[in-house]
Amino acid sequence: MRVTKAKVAEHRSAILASASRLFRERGFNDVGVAEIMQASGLTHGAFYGHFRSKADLAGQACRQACTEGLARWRKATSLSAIIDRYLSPSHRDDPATGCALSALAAEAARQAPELQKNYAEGLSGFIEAVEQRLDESDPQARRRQAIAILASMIGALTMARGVAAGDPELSDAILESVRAELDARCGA
Amino acid sequence: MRVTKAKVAEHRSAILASASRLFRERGFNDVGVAEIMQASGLTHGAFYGHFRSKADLAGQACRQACTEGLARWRKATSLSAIIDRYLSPSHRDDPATGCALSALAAEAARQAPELQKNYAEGLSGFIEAVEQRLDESDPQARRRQAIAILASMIGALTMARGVAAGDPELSDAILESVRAELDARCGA
DNA sequence: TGTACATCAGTGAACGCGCGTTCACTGATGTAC
DNA sequence: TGTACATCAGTGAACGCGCGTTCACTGATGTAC
Repeated sequence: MRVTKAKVAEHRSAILASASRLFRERGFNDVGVAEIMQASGLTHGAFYGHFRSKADLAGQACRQACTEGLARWRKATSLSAIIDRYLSPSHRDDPATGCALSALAAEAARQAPELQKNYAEGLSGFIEAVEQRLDESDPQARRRQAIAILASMIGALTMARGVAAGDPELSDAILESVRAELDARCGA
Repeated sequence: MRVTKAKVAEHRSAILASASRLFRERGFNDVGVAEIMQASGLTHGAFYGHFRSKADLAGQACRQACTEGLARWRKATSLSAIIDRYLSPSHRDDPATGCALSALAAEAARQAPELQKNYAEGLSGFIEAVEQRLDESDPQARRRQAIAILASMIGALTMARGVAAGDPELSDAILESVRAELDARCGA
């Protein structure tokens, strides 16, 4: 049954939002087209009216998740506020609405070129967002610092999530250690 | 056709080695039992004589990959030698024989409890290996530093691999930046 | 503004395919004499 | 040491299942008059 042009746009957004959430939560491989469509209130057959393929959707979902996350970073009051939230247990325990960079990194390396480009652009954006909050005046050193801070954050979150089920205490210790270490390094 | 007891043990090792390599290279989901068996010189039917299930194999392959990597770390001459190798382009480009912690982190969070326990134990081992090479005398501070260093390494490798195809220059810059930053922090 | 019809978003059955797993069978190994 | 037979590791066909994708159909929307 045909549907309003406005509804079509709504449906497309809903699919992108569901995909962005589900992919971050369980990865590209473990989430099917049918599940994404069901989560969007549609049936699987309608999918190919909105996207060329699952890989096409994955590419766009990656881009959207990065853009969304970046917008939240830009609204934050300080770098240490960003870091504290990033390395919190609640972020660790809720990948679905969290940072796409760490949730999708490993899989991104094996996806279609379009997604890889979007992932790289997303990462560049996050690096710039950190850079803009650093005091360092030398541009090269500032970029180096920004990359190093982001690496610590992503590494800590990745490790903390990896051991969350197998060793919860270690998982908490990882978040706290890196948070302490970064706070000391970045000041404020 | 029946086979020597020694051959049985050889086959089991071959399966574990192939699995450990293939899982690191492409993840648990994208590698099938049949492919692992073929890489081991056997047919898929023989698999269930060696392992209870694919999940069982994954758990043991994870443990083995961690143990192997840890052995190499223990043989290294210094922490900075470990770091330099970890953050080298060749390690980035060859996940199959590289660190299991970063290759499997994201997926480990969604695997069976047995694998998660093995992953957590592996990570603990790596933390201890770093700890033993630090000067810091206070045990709490030493552990915190070791975790922070490992987080930087894993985060950098994860990011570098994620953007390797989409932005090779950025990928190199990530490795170099974090290497420089860690060398400065750890000294020689 | 009201009517008649072409358009097309969504539905749900169906497709081919590859997956993890099972099983009857084969034939070399290991053992009992 | 040599023979006869039970054991069992490996083979390859077969299984049920869920996946991504296609397609004939439906019926509300949007448009031409």
